[in-house]
Amino acid sequence: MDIFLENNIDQLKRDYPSIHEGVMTNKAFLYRQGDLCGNIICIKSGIVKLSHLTAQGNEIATALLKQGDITGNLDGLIHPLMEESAQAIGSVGFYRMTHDDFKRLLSRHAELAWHVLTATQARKQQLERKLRTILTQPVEMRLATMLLELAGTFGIRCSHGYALEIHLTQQDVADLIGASRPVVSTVLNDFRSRGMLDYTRDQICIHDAALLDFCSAK
Amino acid sequence: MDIFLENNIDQLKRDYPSIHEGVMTNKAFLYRQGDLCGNIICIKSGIVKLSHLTAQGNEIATALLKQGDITGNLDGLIHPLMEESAQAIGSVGFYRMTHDDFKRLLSRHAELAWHVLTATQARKQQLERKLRTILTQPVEMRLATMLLELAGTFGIRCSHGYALEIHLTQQDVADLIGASRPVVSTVLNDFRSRGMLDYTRDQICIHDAALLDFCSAK
DNA sequence: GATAGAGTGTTTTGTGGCTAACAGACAGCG
DNA sequence: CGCTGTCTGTTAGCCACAAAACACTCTATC
Repeated sequence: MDIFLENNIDQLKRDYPSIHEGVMTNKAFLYRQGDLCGNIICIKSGIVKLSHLTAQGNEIATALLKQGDITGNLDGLIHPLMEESAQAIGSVGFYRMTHDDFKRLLSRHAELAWHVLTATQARKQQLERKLRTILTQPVEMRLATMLLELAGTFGIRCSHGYALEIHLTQQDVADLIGASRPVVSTVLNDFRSRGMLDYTRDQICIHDAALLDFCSAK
Repeated sequence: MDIFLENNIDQLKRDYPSIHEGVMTNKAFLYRQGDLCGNIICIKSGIVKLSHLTAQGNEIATALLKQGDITGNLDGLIHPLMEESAQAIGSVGFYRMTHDDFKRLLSRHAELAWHVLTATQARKQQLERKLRTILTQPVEMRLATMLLELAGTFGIRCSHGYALEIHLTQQDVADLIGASRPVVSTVLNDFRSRGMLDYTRDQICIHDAALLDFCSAK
């Protein structure tokens, strides 16, 4: 998706005047929960956190988006209020366009439309898997799974395994797996003492082999 | 979607030879978890339960599909193994076609493709809401919410409120909200004694106003 | 109309993980 | 260099809920 935009951006900007490129700095919001947002956003670079704040004050992280992912309001004017916030983690480059232009764009590019459909479908399946692990697995296992997933998506090979190039606090991780921060803290320490990973205040390094062993052992 | 198929079925069958119509009886499986399934299925009538069986033997109901909903394998040959089972509740009529024909169909009908996309998106958002309630709400509240949702989708107006025209066992309901059967049983009794609903072995009747009050009160 | 099977109602017991609360560690800033 | 705010580590108490187990009530079927 991002590649398609990138390769044809000049032409597209002429045909779909609402297309804009933009940049957000760390922690800035692309949109907030409750906002009236009529735009579709495609991420060009960086990482975006989608999260929802409940009435009781709990934050739930829905997903971490990366290059090529799409978010924003697909429903047009039917449900214009966003149910979640999109916040930049680090610096983020993105494309933005109105819902209407997006619809027109897809109607003229069937391949692109299909690609968007399968991407949405993939996100849906990922959500289903998440739901399952939350309902059936204890926090320990959920954390291990999530870390492996993160390693796959955002990890870069380092001496011991994968280093994550996102800065996530323990609270962020807890929100991602639907657990409380204290529990994440203790489990993380436990994993560290078992040599399954290592971390400092601003980096997590995952020993993927050991973590995989742990997952399949249980 | 189903309407589109219905109105053009003769022509479509000529253009996309894999299209078939079929009927399933109660409890029959459209496909099973682990099956290799290369088809897209669109429901013509009736209700289909999507559910996943975990390694520990817990069943989790992902969704209840109704007329016009689509399921099956969108990913083609990349992930051909189904992650969930689709089981008919009552009698179900459906259309079936290969993944490839479906892709070709959408590429030629942009409006249809858009419609499928928004439907998928809607299902995703519904999943997200479900995730949230599971993480933040106690079983009691989840049950109330689910019943209201069911009333909206499958209810038919009756003397007291909405009668559900699906036969769901307590186990089914428990699977839908990610709870254990005994708890559902007691909560259901509790609701009944408070006059928020009534039910027999094979029917649930929802007093929607009372249930709504309960939800917003807490 | 006896018997099996599926579904329901209820209790008991055990525990995972949340809440709250606090103390240490580190970073940034005036 | 101390102060403030953010992040981490740990503990204690508590409770919603799962698991297991059993009796009871329908329905179906032969």
